[in-house]
Amino acid sequence: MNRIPSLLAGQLRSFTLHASQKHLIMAQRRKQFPFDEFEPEWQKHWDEQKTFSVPNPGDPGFDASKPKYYVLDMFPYPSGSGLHVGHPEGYTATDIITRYKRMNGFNVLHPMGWDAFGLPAEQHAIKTGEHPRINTENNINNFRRQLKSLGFAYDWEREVNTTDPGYVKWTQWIFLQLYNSYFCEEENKAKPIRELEEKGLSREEIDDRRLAYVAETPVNWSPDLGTVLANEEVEEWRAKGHTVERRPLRQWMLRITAYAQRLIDELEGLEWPTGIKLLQTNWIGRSDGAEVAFTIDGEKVTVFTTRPDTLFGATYMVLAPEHPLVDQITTDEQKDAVEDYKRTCAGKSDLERTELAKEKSGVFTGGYAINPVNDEKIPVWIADYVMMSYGTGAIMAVPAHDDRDNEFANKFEIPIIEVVEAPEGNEDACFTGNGTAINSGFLDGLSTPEAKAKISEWLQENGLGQKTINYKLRDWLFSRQRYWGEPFPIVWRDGNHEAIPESELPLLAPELEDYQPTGTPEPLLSKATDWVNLGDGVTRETNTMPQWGGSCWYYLRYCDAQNPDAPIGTEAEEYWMAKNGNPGGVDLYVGGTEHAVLHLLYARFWHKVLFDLGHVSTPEPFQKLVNQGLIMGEDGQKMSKSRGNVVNPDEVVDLYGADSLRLYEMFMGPLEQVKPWSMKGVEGVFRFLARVWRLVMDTDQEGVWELSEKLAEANPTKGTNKVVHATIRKVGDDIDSMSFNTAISQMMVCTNELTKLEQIPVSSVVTLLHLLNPFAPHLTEELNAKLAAAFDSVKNEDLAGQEWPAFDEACLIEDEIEIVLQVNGKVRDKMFIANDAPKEEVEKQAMESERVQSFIEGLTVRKIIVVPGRLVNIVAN
RNA sequence: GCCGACAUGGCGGAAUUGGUAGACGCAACGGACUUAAAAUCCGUUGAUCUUUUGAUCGUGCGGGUUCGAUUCCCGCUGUCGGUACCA
Repeated sequence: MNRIPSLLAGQLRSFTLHASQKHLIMAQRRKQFPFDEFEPEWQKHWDEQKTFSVPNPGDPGFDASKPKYYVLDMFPYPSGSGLHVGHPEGYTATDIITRYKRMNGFNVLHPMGWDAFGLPAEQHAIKTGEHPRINTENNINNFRRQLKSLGFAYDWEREVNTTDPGYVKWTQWIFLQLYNSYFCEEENKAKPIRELEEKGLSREEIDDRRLAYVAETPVNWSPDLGTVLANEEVEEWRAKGHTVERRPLRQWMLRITAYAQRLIDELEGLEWPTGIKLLQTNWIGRSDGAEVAFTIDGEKVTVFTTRPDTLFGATYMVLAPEHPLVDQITTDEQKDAVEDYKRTCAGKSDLERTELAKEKSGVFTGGYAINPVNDEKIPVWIADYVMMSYGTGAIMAVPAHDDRDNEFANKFEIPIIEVVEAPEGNEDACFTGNGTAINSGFLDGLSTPEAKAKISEWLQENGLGQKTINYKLRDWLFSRQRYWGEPFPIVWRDGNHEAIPESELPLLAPELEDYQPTGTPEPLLSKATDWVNLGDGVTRETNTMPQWGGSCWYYLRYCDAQNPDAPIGTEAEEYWMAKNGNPGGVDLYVGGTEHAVLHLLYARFWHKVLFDLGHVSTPEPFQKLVNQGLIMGEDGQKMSKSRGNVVNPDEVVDLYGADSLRLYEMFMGPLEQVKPWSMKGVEGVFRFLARVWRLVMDTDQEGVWELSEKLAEANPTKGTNKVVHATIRKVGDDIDSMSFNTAISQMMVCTNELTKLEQIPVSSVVTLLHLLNPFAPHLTEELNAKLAAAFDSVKNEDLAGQEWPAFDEACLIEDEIEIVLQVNGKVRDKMFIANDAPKEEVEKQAMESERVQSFIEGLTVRKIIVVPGRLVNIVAN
């Protein structure tokens, strides 16, 4: 028995509790307050009463007079290992906001769902031969149970599952919107493809402009995963040990590049962390430069450069090894070397090319190009540090002012000509910044920006080039060869693709006899020959969509989850996704940083297309974004099974209750910050909740809980009111700024004060319960119900439906305040003085302080600074 | 390499617009209650010096602005995250 404390500390850390030990601990916990009895009851109550269901406009019970607030969590992938403690971190934060906003008179939309397509379910199917739906559903049931055991205020009637036929239907429908649209450059928006048909464009011309199009491109193919991957995904799967290689394949692409500029510009009005905005901006990677035409054997070759001002310093040219001109310009003497080099490059993926980037490599083609500014003949090389997929696949190399060119020129002994003079004091071997043009003919003496402008003008006038903008962002590779994803609503007829009629949606994948990968890039669905072949040579598209498809628009579906006629009804969309003066529809979106680029960029892209086509009313999906920080293991390392430092939320709920888990995760530190788990910390907040419990409840001689005799329907004293009202103010402010940790510490202060009282005013306790309710809903509802049963002054109604307490400024004003007395900036004394004492009086009293006197003795007072209500600083020397 | 964030007691972390550094919690120590323990309650706890009153130092390091800097500016160091030949 007496080994309990060490047993607690030790066993909880490793999480291999024997049933008997757990029972022992449970017995101890129960003594403090019976969370295990009342928590499930309140969860059942909320479920049965549908406490947190919110009606849509037009539904019975909808209150149009209330403003809306849409709080969104990043929905989880329901993995087999269940909830991780990282999930409840963000989910508790949004839950607090939800409950708080409800109490402040908002209609709050706070839904949950499942991002349920995905590779693990398919791999399970490969192993067992069982349809992935079965495993997916089991996992979802487990996740739902876990979330409900934490008492989250979700509107479960709006639950969404991306694999439901009723959801797949609309994901496919949105794909068809993309398929049937093109990007109009003049109006900078998507428009229906019909317009192009009306203009009489040919089929090929139209297909070339669709937002969803087919292209034969080099893709990232993973043989062991049996699928291709988006550029953005490659790194992740490689890190997990899968091989990814480059090979050309016919694939569906989404024209996200058309939106590159809007995706940058329209970040502006969003309340997102600046880091995330920057990440997206960098990912899109706009760079402003110029295209310049060089000539090789009378043939024009265009290069892209951001530094046209250094044109006079170009001493060689580099083409990407895949550049179409390479064969043409290669001389006979160089042919073998060039062919050789091309072959080595072709075998490497983009990634390998960059990974092995330590040392520059390249081969001279034997050809020469003419520099248009000075008619100099410069050698043309091929090198893998130039990518065919960016810019024009050709560069002018200025080794004096570009690090890469510099390294290359040094290695191959190519001349280096300085054309920009660095500002004084700069000692860089290769100066890449802004300076003054030299050795540059008509540009000499100009600053870099001036030189850029002048040369651009000159190039334009002479028909040799123009200003150009390039983006790093590539079109989005949208097809996968998996089974467990949305099939494309597309058929092939005579080598052309066409959409299937909307009436045939959803198009569901047929059951397969086995889910083994084909071992080739041939998609898994091609095994279902009956399904694929529609007769008359018409066949179905056998690729499926990536997991991102479903997660790109789930926040819209929540608004109108059951709608059979549209992805989202107009009225529901206009209410929940309303502008309210902001570009984004969802008021608050909380989730991890891992989605900073991919999901958030893809979702913004889809949303913009839907906006352009008139299906949604805001240009942006998410107004405010908050990233919760990672929760590390107790050892400060990332939680992982192999390290054995994973904390299972179920265990914590078992031992300390849902409220303790919720409260602890919020008390750990600022939401956005990375922080380590501490089981002792959980015990700390657990003790706090026990103290709140004991404010209301006490045990009689038999150890049975009964209402505390200290409670009284008495008026709180001034001191009690002060702390209670200070707490009302701070908790409200802190929830608004999402500083949950400090809100909790203030409630701890308040509880400690109330605990000290001989007679505890019921009204003060009830106020505290209101404030604590969003954080610890079970305990507070339970205590409130007990108080309501005993005292007439306590409203017999769920706290969840009550109003947030208002604070009274008058309670916070004090007659006397403490003033700090400093001499030369050092605190020497403190004094109490009337709140409204005039400055002169404060100064006078400060000078009368004996301690102050002793420190200024023998010195001349130069200055006295009085900060009202805070301090007096006497400057003397 | 580049971009970003961060740096405060033994630990997690507080600190309005520059104004008492260390709130709240953990851990530790002491006390009350108890046959004993647990639980609970009360107290101490940044460092150094001092018998006490108290003094000096202290927010990664070095400088600056200021009556006053954890907060603002300049220059470093370290940690974490992202990204990588994008011309």
